[in-house]
Amino acid sequence: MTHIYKSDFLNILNERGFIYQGSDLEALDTKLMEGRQSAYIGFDATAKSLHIGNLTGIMMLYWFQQCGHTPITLMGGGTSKVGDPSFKDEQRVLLDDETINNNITTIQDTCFQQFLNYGESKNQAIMVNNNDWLDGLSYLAFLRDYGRYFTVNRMLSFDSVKQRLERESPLSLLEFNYMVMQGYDFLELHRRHGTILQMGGSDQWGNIINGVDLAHKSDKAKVFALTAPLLTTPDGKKMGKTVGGAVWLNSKMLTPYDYYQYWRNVDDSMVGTLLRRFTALPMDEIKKLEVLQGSDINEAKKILAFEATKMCHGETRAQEAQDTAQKTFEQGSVGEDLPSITIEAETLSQGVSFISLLKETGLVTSNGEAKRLIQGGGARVNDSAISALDHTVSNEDLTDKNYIKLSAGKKKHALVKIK
RNA sequence: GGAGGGAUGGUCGAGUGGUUAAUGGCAGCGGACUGUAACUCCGCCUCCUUCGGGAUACGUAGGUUCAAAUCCUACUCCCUCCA
Repeated sequence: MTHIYKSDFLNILNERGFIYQGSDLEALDTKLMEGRQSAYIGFDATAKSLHIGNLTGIMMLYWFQQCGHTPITLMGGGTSKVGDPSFKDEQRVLLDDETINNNITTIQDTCFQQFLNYGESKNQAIMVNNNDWLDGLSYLAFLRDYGRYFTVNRMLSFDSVKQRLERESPLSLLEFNYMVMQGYDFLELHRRHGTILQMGGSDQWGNIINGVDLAHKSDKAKVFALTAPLLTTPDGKKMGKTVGGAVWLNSKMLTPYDYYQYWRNVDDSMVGTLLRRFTALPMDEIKKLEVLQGSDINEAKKILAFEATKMCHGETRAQEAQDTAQKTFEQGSVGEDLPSITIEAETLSQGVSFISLLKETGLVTSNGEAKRLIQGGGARVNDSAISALDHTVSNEDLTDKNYIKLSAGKKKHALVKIK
């Protein structure tokens, strides 16, 4: 490990590429050496699951806990009622309390638990919901006590706001208050848990700094900000999009196999960065992997996919995903982990329309799409291309293992099994 | 409150009475190439269909017309300027 810092935490973050910007890193470094500290990151509560866009933050908390400190996951139950205006063109749809609370529970169970220990350790992770303190705030008292510490001049100078103004995209007062709320969160956590650090993506810098300033002005407290570089693909796109949309961490929304495949298919140039960021592999191993060139990079990608899936879904599921991928893509056989449907033997013996099977397996979503797929030459039964729109699948297509393999393109496969 | 401008398919953005299911870019999907990568090239890109067609679609609701995304009226939302 390179030792630029005194604390393990900052050293790990540094060599793994998590440090973009920090407020007074030296003082933070010193503080971390004084004993157990707590740090937090805020998460959105507007969906049922987090996605890999949130993974950077989760990993930062992961390492924080690994270094013996206390990570706090703050769910934006209150701020979800407002909506983060940062870099958004349009106002978000507002959600009701019930939906938000549901989301929070689901997210904790299916996303955070994998990475953080909320159990009985000394530095167990803490889950908080900022609705607990934001909801009861009195407008007048809040303005008087904390509003005085925020100048509009300064708030207008933040990039997130500036962009919105320059584009002449309306920014409501409600949204404008987001950064005030987020700043107040930090103060509140400092008071409740002695939290000294807020982390986040580099786009959160302004919001975080507001909290740092507020804690200082209001409580004379010294707290810190630390942001990580945002991940983008080489052509500048945001990471995390896949066939069906976002790459969710919840296995009910995206199977471990698909999760594995996402990592398996990342751009070559990202492999090193992703290994550092999203696996817990030792650095010397990563350094060996990231120098691989050409098709050897595939080996690194497999390890990346396996390790990343292991972090999120556990070793067993990761192994299953890897086996399936290997069988499907390398051995030309079939892995059990592929999505599958079952149909009655009798139905199959009478013959089933290929198009309707494609729809049932979820490989396509409409008849039209199925037809286009067939006409484009991308539809296959047991790996042989089908060109007839009215093709029928029957018993004769059953392989010796009693299933039929359907494919849409080279990467999407599904199995039809007999009930 | 007044004056003007705008709302088009996932997105950006053309189109101002008639082969317009709507040019083009981006995103997405399929194919070729490859390494389950990138680049490049080609095709596709509303839904249903007994493959003859049919049904929806250009903010919402009406109207004019043989015919409207395109004209008229009302409404909704947004932007700019004035008060």
